[in-house]
Amino acid sequence: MHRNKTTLKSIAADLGITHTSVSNAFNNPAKVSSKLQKKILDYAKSINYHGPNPAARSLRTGLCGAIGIIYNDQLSYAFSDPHDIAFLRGVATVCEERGTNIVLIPLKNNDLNNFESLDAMVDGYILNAPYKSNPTTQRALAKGLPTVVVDFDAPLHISVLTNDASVMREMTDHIISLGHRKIGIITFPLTEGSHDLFTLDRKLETDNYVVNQRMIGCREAISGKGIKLNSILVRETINSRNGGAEAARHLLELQPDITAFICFSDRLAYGVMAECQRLGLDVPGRVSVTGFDDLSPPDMNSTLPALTTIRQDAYAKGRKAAEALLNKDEKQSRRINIEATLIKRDSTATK
Amino acid sequence: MHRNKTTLKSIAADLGITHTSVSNAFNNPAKVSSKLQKKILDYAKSINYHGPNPAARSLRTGLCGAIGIIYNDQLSYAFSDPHDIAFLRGVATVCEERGTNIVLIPLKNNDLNNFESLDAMVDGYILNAPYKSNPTTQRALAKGLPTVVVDFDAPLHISVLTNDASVMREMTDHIISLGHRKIGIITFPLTEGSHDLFTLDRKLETDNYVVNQRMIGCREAISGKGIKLNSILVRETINSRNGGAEAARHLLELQPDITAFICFSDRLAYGVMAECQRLGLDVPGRVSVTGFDDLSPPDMNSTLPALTTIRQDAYAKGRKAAEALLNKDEKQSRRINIEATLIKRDSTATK
DNA sequence: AATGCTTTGTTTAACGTTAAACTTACCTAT
DNA sequence: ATAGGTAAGTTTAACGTTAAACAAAGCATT
Repeated sequence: MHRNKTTLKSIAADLGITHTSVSNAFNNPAKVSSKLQKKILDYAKSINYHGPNPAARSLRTGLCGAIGIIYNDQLSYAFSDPHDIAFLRGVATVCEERGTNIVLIPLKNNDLNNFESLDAMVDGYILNAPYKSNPTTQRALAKGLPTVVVDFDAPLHISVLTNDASVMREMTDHIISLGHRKIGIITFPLTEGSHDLFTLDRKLETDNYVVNQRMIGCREAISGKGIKLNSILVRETINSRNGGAEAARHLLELQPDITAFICFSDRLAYGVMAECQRLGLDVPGRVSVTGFDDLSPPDMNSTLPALTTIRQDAYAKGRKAAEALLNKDEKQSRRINIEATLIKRDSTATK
Repeated sequence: MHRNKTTLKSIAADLGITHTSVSNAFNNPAKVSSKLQKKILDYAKSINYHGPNPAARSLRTGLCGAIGIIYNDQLSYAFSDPHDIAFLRGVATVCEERGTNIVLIPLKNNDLNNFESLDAMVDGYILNAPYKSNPTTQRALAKGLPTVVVDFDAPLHISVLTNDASVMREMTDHIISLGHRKIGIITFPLTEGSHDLFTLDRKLETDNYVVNQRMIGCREAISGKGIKLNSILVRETINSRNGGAEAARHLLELQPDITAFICFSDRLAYGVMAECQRLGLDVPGRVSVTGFDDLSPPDMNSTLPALTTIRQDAYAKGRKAAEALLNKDEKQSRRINIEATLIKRDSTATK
């Protein structure tokens, strides 16, 4: 007994051997006779030693067996979003297979000198954080650790993406083919915190890849069909049911003859449908509504029609992201595509 | 430039000062003139230094600004359980307020020498792991770090508990007051992996506190009502819809005149109701069913009756657990109670 | 003008581990 | 019998940081 703290060194001293052998007993059994290893491990267990100190090991090896997940939103918000949860489940499944820990890194507000943040002990990051110019996002990218980005265009990194543009074109084609001409688009913010109103012809400057791609899809479908881009209103709002409801109300005030709402998330769409219901506008009789994500309805007793939407496999996204991050070999930047598909249900109908 | 790696030391060398001052510029501004601090931070930023290495800091200070969450189940399973997710949201909310990272620690299978596991860098644990004798649980407790246990009786630690016994007594009273005498109880395993059949008089040896308490509640309510404890069948099964369905089928084979199922989770209850429906037994006309947790129905188009169940506030549990762990002052072991309440709905009726 | 306090910065040591280079002993093959 | 190889263990140094003790200078108080 030399100190009150048990370490490799103290064990070695107790046993009259060198601490390296103790280390090897844990990490490098081949370098120690099995007899000695047993002796060491038995003794370690008997004095309630729990294995080499992770911080010290990490300092020495530069590795720590954990990956960090970064969101733009509050963590508590992520855990109310079925999409984010499914994503996390995908990540967790892979990490479980490999014995990797997952570090959830909350956004820190007390970022006094721009340095406090983001000091997690991780070997790499998964950025599920769609706003490119977000400071935390930027800082994570700047760190230079292996990083996989999701729904985010970062040419120098591995990115997991969905065919947002093409599937949104398909969705818009579906709406147009049903005869709709007066269409309102409801999206979450193009840049963090923005909530503007504009028309589809506007040149977009957004740092949200997903919004950008979906907007492109809409535009491609609409242009050339005899519909003017500048007649299509686009409303930004926060990604929630209330946001959707409010946006729908606003758009209907401006253009009472709108017959279809294309929403960039199911949450928004459910808000829109609820608002239409409240206003006495039948869905899909009077107004068609579409979503994105394919989540379950928020309310178990919902009387809303089944939502026409786009399914994206968030679980698969999580899996792919984690696999890409943990597979040593694939260092190169590359794009991993997870196919999203249009699902026609009962919230859309002919005009 | 001394090495290719940027460290406090290399910055100090570049600036011709001592590395302690650089450290102080980040952690201890009072110990450095504001002029020098600015100089250091500016320089650090200019060469893309991201703050002191967390592993080294952690090694030196013994702290790391993160807490670990341990489940008995697979993580991926936790992320499909609304109860666990709400719990996690509660934990995350608190951690967000305090800037603490959350480490999700998967159960490791490759536990070769009983030492590999559980080497996360954390300052404390939240054990959301109800089986006391689970090896990972034991190991976490043995580590001696600050630990909060949930749904788990550990007199030496802070525990977050629900009034399982009393609320279950209330539920059973409710069932009996409706006239039911032939009752089947369906529970998840008393010990990890067990799946027995027994009667309510059996002396229980379980290492799952929650099951134990709920069983006590049932027994208290039943005894003295002229119902023999050894006439009440208890069936263990895995906590899933299928488990519930299978258990119900089994119990009905043994006792076709059962008129009420008391289930220890909503998952089980939904499975039971579905099975009854399949067997042509009306719920609640022919059979009453009760749950525990108050989750939404699994299926959006469910034709099942609204479940009589017990609501427990998993979010509050998470909050309380995290607060108790992070509040320095409250070192003492103590019990934190989160009240659960009986919610009568449509799945129970008079016999 | 001497005393003591504060501010600012420095030196030194230690946190617990693992990688690399080194020693010794033992075994095998010629 | 000797060289060469392997096995088992040891010594040394380093990972990047922070805490503590220390030194020097500046300032106010008497």
